[in-house]
Amino acid sequence: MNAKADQKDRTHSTILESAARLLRANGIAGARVADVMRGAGLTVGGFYAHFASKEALVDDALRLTATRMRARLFAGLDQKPEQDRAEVLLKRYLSTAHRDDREGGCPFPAVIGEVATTAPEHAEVLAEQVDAFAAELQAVLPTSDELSKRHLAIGLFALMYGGLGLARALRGTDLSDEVIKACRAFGRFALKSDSSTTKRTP
Amino acid sequence: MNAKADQKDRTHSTILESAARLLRANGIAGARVADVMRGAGLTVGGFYAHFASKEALVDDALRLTATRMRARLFAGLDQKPEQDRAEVLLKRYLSTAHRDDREGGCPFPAVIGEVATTAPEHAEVLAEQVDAFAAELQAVLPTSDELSKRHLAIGLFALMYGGLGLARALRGTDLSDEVIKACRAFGRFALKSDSSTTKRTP
DNA sequence: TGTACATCAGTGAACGCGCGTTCACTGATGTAC
DNA sequence: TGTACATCAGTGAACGCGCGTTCACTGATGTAC
Repeated sequence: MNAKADQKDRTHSTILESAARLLRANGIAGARVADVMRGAGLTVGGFYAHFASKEALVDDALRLTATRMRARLFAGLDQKPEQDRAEVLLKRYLSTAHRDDREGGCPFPAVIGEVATTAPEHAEVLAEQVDAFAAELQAVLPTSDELSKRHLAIGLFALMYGGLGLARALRGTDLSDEVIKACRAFGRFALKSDSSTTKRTP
Repeated sequence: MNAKADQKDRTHSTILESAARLLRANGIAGARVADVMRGAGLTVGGFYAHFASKEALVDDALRLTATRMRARLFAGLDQKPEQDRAEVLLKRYLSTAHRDDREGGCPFPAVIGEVATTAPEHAEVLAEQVDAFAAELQAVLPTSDELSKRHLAIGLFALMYGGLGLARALRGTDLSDEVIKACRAFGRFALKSDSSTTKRTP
């Protein structure tokens, strides 16, 4: 029974990895079950031995890629001087390489629009992952004021995913590169301002 | 021939308005031709007497709503003091009312993700409309430095559409309201920083 | 130990449904004489 | 002026296709004696 179960676990992972790739590249609707299975070297019919539904698959894939992305993005960051951290994040996230690697990049730009319009059933998982991202970001930012730190973290997240998503949508046009640069600069402005003023009540 | 042609023009507009509503509420794939026609009080079959394809309809609807949104958002802005303008924009755009009115609001959050993933055929129109938005924004911002003004405009756009889209995707969760507030604050940070670091004309 | 049976991961075809698009038709409006 | 014909916006059913899901089947692996 062991070899069989192990094999099944491995297949499950393969399917999930395939889904993670297609989800990030093509969004929720664009990650079709038949394509996911083909990407895993399997045929459609076997899918439901591994996942209860496409919805469950998308939830799992979103959790997986968001978690991995966080790990990669924040890796080694606490060893850098506090003032440089946000700058490093901006550079890591808002790059043309990241823009061009949809399949291997951040899942949020591919997913947020769809959750807002046609896939509200994933709002819960999305909230959980955005919250985790913001918390990690918050923990790593300078500034003593906790409220403005929270605002900075969430605002920075919106700017980053928004900028990357926009640059991806505009790929092929002149604006695309400019969006990357501009959003980086904008992020720097915001962070500079905060660390110089600090005390603020909205 | 006149009454007939006039009637057709009116019908054409009705269809376009219906499409504009559904496009903003449900995105490109979610704005189905049959639903658009039903929303206009008509049946599916008549659609192709008015538009060459769904693609053409989406392009027209996107142009229409983006243009209108710009007009509404920037209305009367040049009569306010330079320093307040960005603040006013942030308040107008990043509000819970705007979040909750998908059908009547900004089309960008509903569309950008899809253009990036599954609908690159609309990239051209999108670029044209984003450019128009950024240009208008740029013209209205303070600061003498043209490069940072351009960066501010584009960055602010990414923050605004990104924040609104995120708040919409998270509607129903605690994070949604927080995203609105945080992105407003973040925008203020960025604008304050810029106007303090660049040389002000005394 | 070998032999007979049970399990179950994965196959491939089919199902039901919804989408964009097409098309024969209709009836009201417009034109010609 | 009225009458016969032409036009064409809009109808409603059908077409082809792709999607998520189901299901009878197969063959390799595991269990019982």
